[in-house]
Amino acid sequence: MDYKDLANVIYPDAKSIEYYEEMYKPRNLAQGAEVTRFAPSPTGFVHIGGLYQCIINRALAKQTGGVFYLRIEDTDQKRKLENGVEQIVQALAKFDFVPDEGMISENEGKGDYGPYKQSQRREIYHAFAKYLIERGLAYPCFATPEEIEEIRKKQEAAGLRTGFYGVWAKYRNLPVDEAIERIKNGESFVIRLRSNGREDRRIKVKDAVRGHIEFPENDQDAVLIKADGLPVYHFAHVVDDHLMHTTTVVRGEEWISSTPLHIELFNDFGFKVPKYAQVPSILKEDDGKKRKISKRKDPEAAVDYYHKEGIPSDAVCEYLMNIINSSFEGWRKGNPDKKMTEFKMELSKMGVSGAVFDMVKLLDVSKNVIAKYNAKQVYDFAYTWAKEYDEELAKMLENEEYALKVFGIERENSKKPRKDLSKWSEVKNNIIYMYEAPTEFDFDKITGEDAKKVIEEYLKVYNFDDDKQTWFDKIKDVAEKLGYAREVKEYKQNPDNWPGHVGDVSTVIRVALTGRRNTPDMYEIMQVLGKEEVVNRLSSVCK
RNA sequence: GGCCCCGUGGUCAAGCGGUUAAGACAUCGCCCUUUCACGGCGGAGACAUGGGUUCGAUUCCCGUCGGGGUCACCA
Repeated sequence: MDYKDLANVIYPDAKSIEYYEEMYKPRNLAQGAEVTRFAPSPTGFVHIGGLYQCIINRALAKQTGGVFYLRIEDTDQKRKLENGVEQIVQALAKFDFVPDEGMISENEGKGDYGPYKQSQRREIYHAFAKYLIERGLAYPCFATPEEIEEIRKKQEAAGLRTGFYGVWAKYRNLPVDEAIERIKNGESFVIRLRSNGREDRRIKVKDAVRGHIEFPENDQDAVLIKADGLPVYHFAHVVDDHLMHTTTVVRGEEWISSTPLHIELFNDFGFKVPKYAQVPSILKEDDGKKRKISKRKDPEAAVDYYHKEGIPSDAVCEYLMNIINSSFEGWRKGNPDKKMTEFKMELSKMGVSGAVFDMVKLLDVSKNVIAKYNAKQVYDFAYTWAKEYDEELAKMLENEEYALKVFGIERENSKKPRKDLSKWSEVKNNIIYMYEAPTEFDFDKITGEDAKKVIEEYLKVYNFDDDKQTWFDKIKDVAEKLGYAREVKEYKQNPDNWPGHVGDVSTVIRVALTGRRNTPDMYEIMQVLGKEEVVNRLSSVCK
């Protein structure tokens, strides 16, 4: 009885790995084309850090004419959520991420390297595990949780490293005959790596973000296949990324410490080790300290949060790109109209220490993104958002023709568009006075009867058809007639000569019209409101 | 605790042996403007720390401190 017999007892029906090598031939891509992937668990939740990785993945693939695919890592039943894949696909789609290949819905995959759901790749993993067992590079381990606990305790008491390695790897040298017998008796077991690594030897790992990192070799007999027959992450990573021909593995920095294991596995199979880009996490400032942004504590950890808040997807992605390569900011300034995907991202220019997520900066980016939209785009985005999250706003926006005029104020005919909107959830408050006449008035400097007098006088001269210059001259006339300074400048030179100036007069009209002291250009507002509405609003103040 | 990563203004960050140590956001002031949002100009604000190496260290080396990750039949 030898390893081959053992392998056959464990996986009698497994195919040879050559079978799969034949089936998943190298991709027919140009030199230098990168194959990348996003590989979440089907929890239905996309973390902001996941989006961040997607941006990197997609940039890499796009820039090189490669492929970006979506693989689902569902080898842990506890992490599964009903419809989890679907939700991830949808969440990504909202950010304009449609992978070239991989899962496209809960159960559908697209591409020649599937299945793209790990739970459906069981026999593939078994074939590869069998290969290792045959060669004595892996073995069945029958340790019970109690046994493992006991080993750990002994190690701790002796001040040693914990884990299954060297002499502590209890079933590593179990005679093949005995192992076979135990298996035939139906004993539960896992498959462990028979590590040839040595802790006193060093291994150099190349990381595209950090450069070279040195570790002791892996000497742990890590679990490869769990008792339920499904692989553990480390094993699935090696098998899948090899078979799917991933060229660069973009993953979180929490994986750095397990790369020696992964490299050992790739070497055991004789496979080429992919490039690793282990990227820093996104942090959150909490109580003066920085910590990883957390799914449980921080709503902004979920990518859906931004959608709900009405922050444009483009803005979120651009903000994230700023963190990935800070040179993006300068590029964007020089190329305001290009698509973000035209920017050449470089892994080597990426920061290595995690960035604190800055909502204020995001909103600034967003403000600039929205400023580039025309009225129709703003309308479409706002309306779409409103239909999902703000019924009242949605109702307001039903009349598209009018809404377009409202959003066109200081935008459509202006080469310096307004920048007073950073998310769709601000729209309602931003334009409400264009839909409802104000009921409260705070005129600031000129009040009471004086204010009424201003309105009365203005009403006498107001003409909807005036051009802007004439329109403003008339306000100046009113100011002068009522004893206010015609020009702000002359008022400022001798403030004691007048009770106020044309700006104060304008404020009265503005407040009467909108209920606010701060608004966009008043001439445009009045043009959009229309003659009748303007007169109505103004005269109602005089009553 | 072992192993590993990281440490430039409040935040994101350029820098890669010699710089007045960029820029963006935030902040403050001024200007522009009938108000605001913009825009323009300017101010304040940083190389964690101690040793080396060097003619010279933010930059290279070591220690210290601080932060983070990882040590699962979770990913």
